[in-house]
Amino acid sequence: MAPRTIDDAALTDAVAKVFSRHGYAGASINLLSEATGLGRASLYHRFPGGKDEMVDAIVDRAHERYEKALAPAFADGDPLERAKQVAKGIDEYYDGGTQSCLMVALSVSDADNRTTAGRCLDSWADALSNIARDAGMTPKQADAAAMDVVAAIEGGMVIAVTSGKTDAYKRAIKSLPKRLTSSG
Amino acid sequence: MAPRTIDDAALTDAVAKVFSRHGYAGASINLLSEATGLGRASLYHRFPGGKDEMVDAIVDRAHERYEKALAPAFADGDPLERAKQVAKGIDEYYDGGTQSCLMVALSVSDADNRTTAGRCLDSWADALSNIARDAGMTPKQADAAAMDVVAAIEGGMVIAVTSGKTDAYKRAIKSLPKRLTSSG
DNA sequence: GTCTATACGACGATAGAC
DNA sequence: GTCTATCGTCGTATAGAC
Repeated sequence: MAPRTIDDAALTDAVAKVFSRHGYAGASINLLSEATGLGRASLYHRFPGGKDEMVDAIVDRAHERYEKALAPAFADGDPLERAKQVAKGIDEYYDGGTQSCLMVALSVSDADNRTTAGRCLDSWADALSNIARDAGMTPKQADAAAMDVVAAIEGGMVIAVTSGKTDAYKRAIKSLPKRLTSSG
Repeated sequence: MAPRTIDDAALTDAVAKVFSRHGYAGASINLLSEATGLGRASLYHRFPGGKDEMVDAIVDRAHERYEKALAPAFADGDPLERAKQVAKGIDEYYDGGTQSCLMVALSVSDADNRTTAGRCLDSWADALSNIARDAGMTPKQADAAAMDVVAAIEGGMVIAVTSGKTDAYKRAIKSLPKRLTSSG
């Protein structure tokens, strides 16, 4: 009857923002209701499984976007150019470091959510490592460089969220191509 | 009458561990009671202000430890040597990256806790920047290098908590002296 | 599909006995 | 100083009207 006042994508994004900022425990149904414009009961209609199902939907959507942003990592062509494309995609996904990171938020939660975040960060690092290997690094070097880049970006976002300074995040994004393509 | 079953320092540390792992909202009085071995009411006797006062005590103690670990940054002597001492102190504080970071946990919370964490990370970066300036960097370079080091360590801990891999954290600690003392 | 109303448990916090 | 018992609130989740 009543028209769907907010489509699935926008709903999931709005929910994701609340979880990212307040964490799993801090994301109360009231907050989610305010953020989405939906009544509490309507939220349960869209996510019958409650908060757990919301997290599943959020993570699925995040994974989808990660894959899109990281696609150049598995393409052919110049590693440096692919790294630049990936950096651009990641920066767009994180909106210039102004958003809280969902993975960080899930890391401050129970074991299930932590391992979920771990898998996301792992697949992210895997993609970056692929570029680094194509650039001539040994698998070991590539994995290390990729993980360090992920850490720099995640840490940059922690700083951005707490102090408002996005410098570290921006430098992490900007230095990504060089760090993945130059050994040492 | 009844002897104090847990002293202030141990109590604050136990409480800090719960807040670090579960975040502010996730740190329920029940969890804190289990972790400390104190009844719920006893917790309120020790922290009459409830969870807010616990966070204050935790942050105070963290600040105290930070200052101790960062003291070499403001001492005299060879910058590289001081950087190594600081790296050792930070690594000991974070127990080799096996612990969740309180600052990350506070970053996934309300505005007050976020800014508190921001101030801690800022003063940390300030101390590291002092070493970098002594090593010959311009203030701007030094601030950037220091903030990047903080980001690398914080990000390394996020990865460690989510995936169990402490490599990135360990590399961040190990590379700290070099990153603060060599321009580039 | 969204709403109002409500059940019910968990949570933060307090009172008072020991 | 710690405990048991309890209050009020807020949380998640559901039922039923529209």
